[in-house]
Amino acid sequence: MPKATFFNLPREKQEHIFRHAVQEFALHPYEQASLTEIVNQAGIAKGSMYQYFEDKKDLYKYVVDKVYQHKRKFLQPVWALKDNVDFFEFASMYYRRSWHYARQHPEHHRVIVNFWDSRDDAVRDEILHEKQIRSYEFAYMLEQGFKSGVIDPRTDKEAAWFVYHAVAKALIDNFLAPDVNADSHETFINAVLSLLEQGLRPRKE
Amino acid sequence: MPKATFFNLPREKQEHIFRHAVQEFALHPYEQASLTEIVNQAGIAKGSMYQYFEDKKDLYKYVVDKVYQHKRKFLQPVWALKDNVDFFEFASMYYRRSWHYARQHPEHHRVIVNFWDSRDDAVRDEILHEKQIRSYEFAYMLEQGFKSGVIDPRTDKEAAWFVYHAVAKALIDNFLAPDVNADSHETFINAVLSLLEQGLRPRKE
DNA sequence: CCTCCATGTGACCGCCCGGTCATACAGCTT
DNA sequence: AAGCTGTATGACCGGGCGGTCACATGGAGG
Repeated sequence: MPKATFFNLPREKQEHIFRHAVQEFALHPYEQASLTEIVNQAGIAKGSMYQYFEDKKDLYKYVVDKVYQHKRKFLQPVWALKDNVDFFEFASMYYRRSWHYARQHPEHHRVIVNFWDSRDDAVRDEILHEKQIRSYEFAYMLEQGFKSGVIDPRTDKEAAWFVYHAVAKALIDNFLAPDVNADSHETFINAVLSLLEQGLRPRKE
Repeated sequence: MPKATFFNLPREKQEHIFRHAVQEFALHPYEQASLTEIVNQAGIAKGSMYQYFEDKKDLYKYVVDKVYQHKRKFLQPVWALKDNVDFFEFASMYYRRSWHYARQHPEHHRVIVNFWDSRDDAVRDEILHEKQIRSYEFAYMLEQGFKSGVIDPRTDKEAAWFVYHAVAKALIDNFLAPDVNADSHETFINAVLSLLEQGLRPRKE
């Protein structure tokens, strides 16, 4: 947690520091991100940074936390509809909204992607925490799908979770790939989700 | 490419160096792997390393190349059957065999995983190259699936490629996770592939 | 005007990194 | 014995890193 000094700062200065930290953690994963670079870009002394935060990890956790709060808020409208739509509609809305987030806030998006790819031991604990949250969220939607009958009851739940998680991560990693065509990307997301819904094997109906 | 000096070395010494390089690149991604650590562990002078290789990247490329050759050889029996089995059987055999590779050669496996997660610009070119190879291989199998009718002709090919690639990466990343139960993992792999084959939505048949 | 305390500073520390180079050595040729 | 060639060595270099610390600054309270 940041020190009291940081929260005493004018909001403007807090945000100034936050913005430059986001820039660096968007560009590099935690281990390769440079504190020196952040303070240079932000135009403050390195010593000041250590008046605000315990150490590099403290700053990093603060940044990741804030970015995740921001993204959750952005996805709120989708969650609000969770009881009015079926599993497949929900998934489609969820990923399309995530895609809009990535487009509108590419640096925040990159911070999150870097966070998930991190190998640092201390950071991995936080990742497991986030993974569990996702897991609960997804398990809830999946349960609704089973109850309402839109999902085949014979489905292996663990496998379903695994596949959706894998595809979600790949979709999200791919959002800012240089060859992604912005206009048609929603169509692509829907094609991917439709494949998961229908399967590859032809249906007799 | 390694310098001539390296290939003049007795095979035993070449392999000694290779083994310790694999260890380090299995433990850390390229950027964080330490040449100093490799030479210390291998018990040779740092200067010697630069008699054998141009620089760190040269060594890394050599290691990744050799590891990939090794894995390809291991997967050869699966490829040999590619015209005798359908797409779904092939996928199942392919991933189960990859799983065996990861169990038998965990360090080689980790080198490959680290390679795919690398962010270094120069390394990314090599990744794109490997990605294309995979892409061609997979496209071939997919085409066979379409021709023989086991895959729904309405399937979006790009989406199919994307999903299989995503799931493959997640499976492979997961092979050495601490909570993977070795005995039942083949069952799990099949459950995942079956989900891709059948889809989540119930079938009327 | 002086004190006090929160805030701000940047030179500096020890560490590790990839990479270099002058030098030594061993074996073969003459 | 001398010369040559390919191999081996580790002290050393410049640079970047996270983190520290003695000191400067400036506004509030007496």
